[in-house]
Amino acid sequence: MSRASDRAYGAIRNMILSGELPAGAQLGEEALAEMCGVSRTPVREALRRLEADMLVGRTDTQRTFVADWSIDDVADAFELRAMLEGRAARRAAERMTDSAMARIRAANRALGAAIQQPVPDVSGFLEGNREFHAVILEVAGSRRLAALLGTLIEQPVVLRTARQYSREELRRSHAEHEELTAAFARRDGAWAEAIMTSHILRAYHAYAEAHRVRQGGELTQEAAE
Amino acid sequence: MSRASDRAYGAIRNMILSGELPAGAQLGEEALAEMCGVSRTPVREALRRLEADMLVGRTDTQRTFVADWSIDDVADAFELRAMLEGRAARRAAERMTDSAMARIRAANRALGAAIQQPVPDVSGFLEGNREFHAVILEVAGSRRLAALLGTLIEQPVVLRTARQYSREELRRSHAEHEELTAAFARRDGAWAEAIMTSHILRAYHAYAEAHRVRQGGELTQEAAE
DNA sequence: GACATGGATATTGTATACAAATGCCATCGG
DNA sequence: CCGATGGCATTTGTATACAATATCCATGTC
Repeated sequence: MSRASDRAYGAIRNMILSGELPAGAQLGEEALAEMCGVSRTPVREALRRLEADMLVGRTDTQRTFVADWSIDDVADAFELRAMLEGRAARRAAERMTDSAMARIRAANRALGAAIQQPVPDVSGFLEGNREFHAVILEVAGSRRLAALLGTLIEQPVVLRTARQYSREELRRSHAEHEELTAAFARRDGAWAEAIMTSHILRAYHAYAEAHRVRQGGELTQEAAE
Repeated sequence: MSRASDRAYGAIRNMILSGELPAGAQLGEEALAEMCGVSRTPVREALRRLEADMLVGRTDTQRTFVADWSIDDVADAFELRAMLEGRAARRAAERMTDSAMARIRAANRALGAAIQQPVPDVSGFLEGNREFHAVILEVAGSRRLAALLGTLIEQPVVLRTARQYSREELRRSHAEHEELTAAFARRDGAWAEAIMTSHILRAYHAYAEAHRVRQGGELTQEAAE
């Protein structure tokens, strides 16, 4: 993260994810350059990367703005993620190694400990969850699958989902990971795929439900906490 | 394609796809800039896009080179494409409109005419094939699915596959499109998905077979004709 | 008053100069 | 002869100036 373009990428990304830059906001290169303390050149590069991530969009005349996510876009992203992570789980089960099993078990143990604190340790949960899914993706051994999923896993909506989880939902997540672990231990690809697909889709519906109740319509970029 | 960065992107891409720039070749920004008749700035932008397409790679120290595709990479790309195009076909079947049906039928009619020439009109085939798949992707109505597939459809390997098709294989492709059309006409998503997945995987095996026989091992970047 | 037109203003695109880093090679010491 | 080291050449990263283009607002015309 020492190159200026990386700093710009991270800074702009955080401003989008935190809602500091609201959906639809115009992203002037010069303004961003000043905010990040770099020149326009690395900012342009950062914007191109964010465009590939679909976090920013472009008008027909090359003006950049923060992408806004309709309900349908969110559903779309989750459905694709369910399919791709399902595939990753299948491949991972077929190629599972003992050392990866150990890492998966450790990640879910950490995740389980985090949610059993008196006050659930959400960032501990997120870290364990991240590691769990990362190991699966690594074992799946498909560079392309990893690349495609990369653009789907840390979207604004996905990041906020876990923070809205109730303790019960966190436990449910942990239990599903346990079941996935069992499928991996048995090298059962079909089972692993089915659980993973269901795991992601359940997260989607938990998110959708929470937002339907809260604001029943357009999604906004309110803060996560 | 009038902006310099677009010209650079297209030019470099063509050089890679044609094999003029062989796999593993170093891509110096200055050299490319001279070839394309532009400055380094648009070249850098083009290289970043090609990197996202996975047509070029990067060393740990930011040096760019033409990506080389192992047998496994090719299999990986085809498998993902089979899954994603299958999903697109399912969604398209569920959302099919009459006007899209007409376009799909027209595209396959054109494709059929092209392969029945005394000498098969390969570029006519490719154009009909492209339109056929493009309409399906459009009807599927998932921006993300379209974006993900965009990075998979015009890889070097995929482009060359059709040129190696025998007339029999071209007919087979046409027939599979006919069957897909029937599935769309009946709005049968599961059927459409199954045919499409099979359609892509058959193309993969046709390609793999041809190359196993020819050189049985590493893939090279020989010319397409 | 609505709409077209023109030019001022803002924004993006490209080229270039310079800074930082990487890689290469020759030289030196063992 | 092998390996380490230092410096030169090459390559990439960043800043900035300028060019091209789009946006916006004011003005004028119907």
